[in-house]
Amino acid sequence: MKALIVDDDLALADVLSFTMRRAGFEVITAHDGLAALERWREDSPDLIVLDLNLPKLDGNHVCRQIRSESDTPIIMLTVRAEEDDVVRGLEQGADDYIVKPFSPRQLVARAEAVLRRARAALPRGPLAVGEVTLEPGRVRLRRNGETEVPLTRLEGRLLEALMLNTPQVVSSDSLIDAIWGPSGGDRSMLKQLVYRLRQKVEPDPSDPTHIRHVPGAGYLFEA
Amino acid sequence: MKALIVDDDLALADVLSFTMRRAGFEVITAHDGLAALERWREDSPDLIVLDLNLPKLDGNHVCRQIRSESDTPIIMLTVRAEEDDVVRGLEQGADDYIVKPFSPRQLVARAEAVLRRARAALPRGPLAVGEVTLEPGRVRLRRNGETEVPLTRLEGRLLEALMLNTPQVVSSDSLIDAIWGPSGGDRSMLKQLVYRLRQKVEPDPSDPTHIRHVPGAGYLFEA
DNA sequence: TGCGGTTGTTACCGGTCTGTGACCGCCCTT
DNA sequence: AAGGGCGGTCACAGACCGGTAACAACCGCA
Repeated sequence: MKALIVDDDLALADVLSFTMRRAGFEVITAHDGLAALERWREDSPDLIVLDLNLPKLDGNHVCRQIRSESDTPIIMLTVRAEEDDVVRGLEQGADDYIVKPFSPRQLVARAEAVLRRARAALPRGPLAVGEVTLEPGRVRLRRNGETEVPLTRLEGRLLEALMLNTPQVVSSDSLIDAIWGPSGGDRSMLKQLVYRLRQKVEPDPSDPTHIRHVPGAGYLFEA
Repeated sequence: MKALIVDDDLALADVLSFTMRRAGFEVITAHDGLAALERWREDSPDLIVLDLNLPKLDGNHVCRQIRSESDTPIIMLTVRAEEDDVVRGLEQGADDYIVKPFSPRQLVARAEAVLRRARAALPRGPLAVGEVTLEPGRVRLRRNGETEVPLTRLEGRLLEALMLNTPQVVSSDSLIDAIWGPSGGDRSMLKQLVYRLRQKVEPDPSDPTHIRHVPGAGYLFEA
């Protein structure tokens, strides 16, 4: 399990590294935002501990950037307990946050919790079923010729959830959970999202062949 | 849907009960840890709302105990936003937590989300008995040749309830509970539903062989 | 600040599902 | 033999659901 620790306070970064290594993690460090992105791209860690205040590139920005390309779990570190920071952090896709000062035990506990949650989530990588190939952020469609369509974050999650279970029916509830997380979405949101995804993926959106509805059960993906 | 509410603050417990009843739950309450475990064992609720601070037996302890024996969804209530509490709670297997004070709407929303997750987690694979195979949203019938008939939500639940208990008789009341939930259906609705299901599943609906009626007892499914 | 893209909300339409009431016939009791 | 309870059958209307669409809210970015 590889963890990337990003903090410009060298002393603190050392403490964190030590703590995480003791907990069995392999640790990489970075001390500014740009380096963080670089390390992330090169070493593809399983978990990122990210300070909010960073030179060169702000923690929020780093978080957004990473989140736009992957779901690597991120734990934010913040000095202030300002509600606003926390809320914004979580909105940007951080999986958890810790307010300084904090105990090593707490960091480890959170790291493990976040990883547990992430593991429950879905494996990554290109996912091909029939003429449809899902890659992070877009689909490739092979019918006569080859098209590439960009997908939004939610559309991607929906398609992934469906393709991973093909050709089984996935219940609306499971889908809602997979896309918006617990206490997140509702049926009308799902309905709308399905509609939008079909517009992009179906040869004839008004007569869907890939994303089929099974009354009383849910949706399924078919080649 | 039965909810167990555990809080030693009687006034708050009342408010919670009222809220949950309004949302359609049947509510049981307990005011200390020991009583909570007892109520849980006897009434087997579908959901538990558990305060952290309890007399006699601490909320954490109750949570661990329950988790070691079952997967009943648990929502923790905590006064402080203390991170430690939350982390420990989740580590012990709570499914969600709410920090007091909170709005009734929020409690209901989380309760429903947690239940949805629990329901989605159940393995709902194909269920085969004799020449009849039940899949999400449809039945497959193997008599000379193979037919596939779509089922509605309620029809599916009825058939599932019957097939899961084959070849035992299931009482009308249990069926009503399984299909409409408590405080849901009545006999005439069940009667009607049986009729509709037979139309789809029986070779000769006017002389049922699979879905049989046992006077004074209920229905049973036979191959 | 305004822009474009993404997401949530609401409304509407058409089809299906389902609750309801009515009627029939059977069986059991009286 | 009459009557009542129960299950089976049927028709119907309102509820519900999914697909479609337009709009509002929001966010990151220029």
